[in-house]
Formats: sequence, C-alpha cells, structure tokens
Amino acid sequence: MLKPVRKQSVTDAVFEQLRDQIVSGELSPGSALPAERVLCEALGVNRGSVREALRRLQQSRLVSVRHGGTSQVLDYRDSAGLDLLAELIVSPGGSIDATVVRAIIELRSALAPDIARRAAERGDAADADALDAVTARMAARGGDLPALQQLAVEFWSQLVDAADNLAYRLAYNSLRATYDQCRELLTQVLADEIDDPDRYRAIAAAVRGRDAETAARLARELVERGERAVKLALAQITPAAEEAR
Amino acid sequence: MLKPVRKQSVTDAVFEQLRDQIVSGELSPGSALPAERVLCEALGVNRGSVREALRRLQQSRLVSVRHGGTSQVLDYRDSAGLDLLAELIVSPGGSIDATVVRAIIELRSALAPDIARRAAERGDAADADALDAVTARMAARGGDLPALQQLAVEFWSQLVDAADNLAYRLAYNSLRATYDQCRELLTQVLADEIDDPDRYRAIAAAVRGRDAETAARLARELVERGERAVKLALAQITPAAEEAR
DNA sequence: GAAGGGCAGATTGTCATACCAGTTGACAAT
DNA sequence: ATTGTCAACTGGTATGACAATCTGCCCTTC
Repeated sequence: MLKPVRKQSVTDAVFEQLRDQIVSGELSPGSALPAERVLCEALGVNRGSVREALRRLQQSRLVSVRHGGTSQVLDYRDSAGLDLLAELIVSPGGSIDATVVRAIIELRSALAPDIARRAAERGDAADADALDAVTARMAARGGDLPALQQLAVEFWSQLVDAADNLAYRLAYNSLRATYDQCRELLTQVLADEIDDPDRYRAIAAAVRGRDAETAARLARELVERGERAVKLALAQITPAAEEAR
Repeated sequence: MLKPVRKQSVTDAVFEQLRDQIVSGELSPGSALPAERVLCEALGVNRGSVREALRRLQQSRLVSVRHGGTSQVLDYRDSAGLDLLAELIVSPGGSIDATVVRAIIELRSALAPDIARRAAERGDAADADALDAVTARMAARGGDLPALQQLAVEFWSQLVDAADNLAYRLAYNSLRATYDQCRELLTQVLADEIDDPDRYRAIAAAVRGRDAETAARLARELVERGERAVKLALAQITPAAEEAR
C-alpha cells in the first residue's frame, strides 16, 4: 500500500524549525531572534519565506516582531494559545508526547460534563434528533472500533453544537485537532468508552428531557472511563520511554 | 488624555479584512478564495503582503491553500481553534460582542473547578507559597478594583501552573487573551468576585492541604459569583443592543 | 556635567518583477 | 475509451530596491 508523499514547502520547514527551537528552549524566551536577513543567510532561503514563517510564529504568539527593532522570542507557556497543542503532540523526532496525551484527556474530562450540561439546558428537539441519529449509527457498527471512534467524535461535535457556546466549540476544535494526531494510538485504549452505544443514548435522552444534571453526570462517567484507560496505558508505556533516554 | 495611536501594517489590514469577511459569512465556507494576484489588484497592495496575510489565515485554519489549485474558505465553526476567540470578541465596528463575553465566562466556569482540583492534587509547597503571596497582595489592595482584577488573573495563572497540565495552561492563555480585551468592561461587574481575598485564601489553603474536592468546590463557588454577575449585566445590556440594530 | 536634539546605522515593512513548481482541463494521439 | 501532451491557470520562491521605524551614540546646549 502506497502512502501519499509528504510535501513540505520552504516556509513550512523554516516555521517548524524555529517553532521546535522555541518550544525546546534552544531559543530561550526573552532572547532576541536573529534578524530576518541573518536567518535567510543561515537557512539558505529567501527573505519572503522567512517572513511568512515569522508571520505564522507571530500568529501563534511564539515571537514578537516590531518594525525597526529586533524580534523577541516569547515564552510559549505564558502566551501561546490552545492551538499550539496540536503542534506540540508530535515531537521533532516524530513520536507522540505522552504528557500531551495526558493533558488533552484531562482537559476533555473537564469540558465534557459542562458541555453536556449546557446542551441539556439549551438544546432543542432537533439537537436531540441529531444525537439519536449518531447513536443509531453507533449501534449498527458495534465492534468496529475505528468507525465507533469516528462516530464518538461526531456525537461530541453535535453535543457541542447543542451547547450553543462558541468558546466551547472552538476549544473542542483545538482539542480534536490534537486528538486526530494520535487517534490510531488511542483506538484500542478507548475501546471500553466508545463501544457502548447505550451510554451515548442515555446522554441523548437526558438532553431531550432537558435534564442538565443527569446529562453532566453521564458525560462525566463516560469520559472518566476513557481517562482511566488512557492513564493506565500511559503508565505502562512511560517507564519504557524513560529508560530510552 | 492622549491615547496611543493604533498602527496597522498593510499585512494586518489585509488579514483583518479577509478574516472579518470569513467570520461574517460574506466569504461563504467552501467557496473559492480569489487568486493571490487578483487580491493584490483588488486591494491595491503587493503580493507579498497578501501572502503573509494568507499565511496567518492558514495558521488560524480559516482558509486552506494548495499549491497549484485555488484556495478555499473553511468553516471557522468547524476548524478554527480557541485562539480565534480573542479576535472575534471585538466586532469589525469596534464594539464588544456580548455572546462572546458570555462564552468565555461560561468556559471559565467549566475549567476553574478542574484547575483547582488538579492543582490541589499535584501542587507542592512552593505552589501554595506563590498563591499565598498573591492573596497577601490582594489583601493589601482592598477596594482597588483594577489592581484586584490583575491580581486575580495572577492567582489563576499560579493555580494553572500548579495544575501541571499544558493543555490547561494553553487554554487559560487563550481565555486570558480574550478576557484582556474586555477587562475594563468587567471590572465593576466582577467586583463581588474579585474583592474578597478570603475566598482566594481558602483555595490556596485547600491546595496546601491537598484537599482536591474542597479546592474544586471553592473555585466553582468563586467563579459562579462572577458568572451570575456577568449574566445579570448582559441581560440589562443586550436589549439595548438589540434595539440599536 | 546633565539634558536634550539629531544624526547614523541597524532593523523590519513594502514594493515591483521575474521565474519556478504544481494543478487542471482541453485536446490530440493511440 | 484510454492515454499522453500541452497550455493556461494556480501558488511558491527568488532578487533587489526603497521606505518606515527603532536604537544608540555623538554633539550641542544650558
């Protein structure tokens, strides 16, 4: 089976190289970034490419660029936003960062109950119908873990829509973008959570019945199953990663 | 009193114009973006500036650019991340979007208890000391609402650090970046929440005592005070905003 | 000697132009 | 009907020049 070739533009290469050096601390926070022309020279690329990469770094709040002055490296832990998480989960070597996996699972656990609560408070019949449609497809795909995983994502997407809160929606998008990069790794681990349509159906029913507290409780119980499974899996993997150093 | 002039580069102007048209729906999701050379012509600027703006839009996941093909407008509600919130809170006209204010306050309410819980579980004595230092400064600034507001932000920042979870940290940064844009508007509204050092002290004590449930409960009670106040204020303002249309 | 103005050198910002590289679709050859 | 070719788009990269801005030093001025 052939895989699509991975194309990378010069701009992408410059962006990733600088980003990795910033998050790894090689370019320490507060220090001055080399001048654009110096970077061009050192990287052997055009100034336009460097500028485009710097614009992206600026958009991610990893660097601060001032007209006339020297650019500064920012402390990403103080300034960068949730969007950065998707780029941090894959280390420069290509492996998945276990601490980031733990982080997104925990954040998911924090958000899920509240999403369900708001959805139950604000969702209408159409939202409940959409949720039921997803659970019906889940029931039809019992055992097919990759499909169930995809459907679980769709279920949460519908639930977030029902919650009618743009901040939840955008946070969910950032979280999903990160999750997508390690989805395959978690398919088996999350089997216990995703291969149980009844639990999703119960949440949908709570939304239809406008029972906010029940919806929140059920959602919490659901994602806590996954959280426990992931942490168990990480505990088995991390020691091996430790001794690899 | 003079205010600093707001400088805006050509790239910024192009970026904001396209961004506003995308989020407002003038450029509908899925539709093709004009070619770079067409945009230069229409906007009367250089192609490099347009490209830099497009790079930022791409980084924000508002557009999809393919070498050789035509660029597409993405649906920001499906793809954009939490970082976009800070740019959405100020409408093109310059006013603050009430629904976004409600959104960040609700997301804050969802995260705060969990942040406090994790901080109590994982924080050490140094973290508790840092929290106490902030509450001491709060007590010294009783009644000075702007200062208290700033100290409250610092308190939460320390608490997030203690929680030792990068996802929480980055989500907090995104939230704060949005909050900073409407801070003045909320200073008075949040008076009841921020002008009460005892409540913050109690959370710090719970962290020191490693009492996760108490920390979570206290944090929830604290931010719910603010949430109630904000929603009350929004309810009074929104009707006026409605009739202004 | 201290304070301030102003110049020189650094930087980023913008521009114009050219050419390279990938995509698409029409069209001819097989 | 399938395949190969080519022309006309598209975005990607390169070069060089000039403008706008900041910084630090020197020099005038008091």
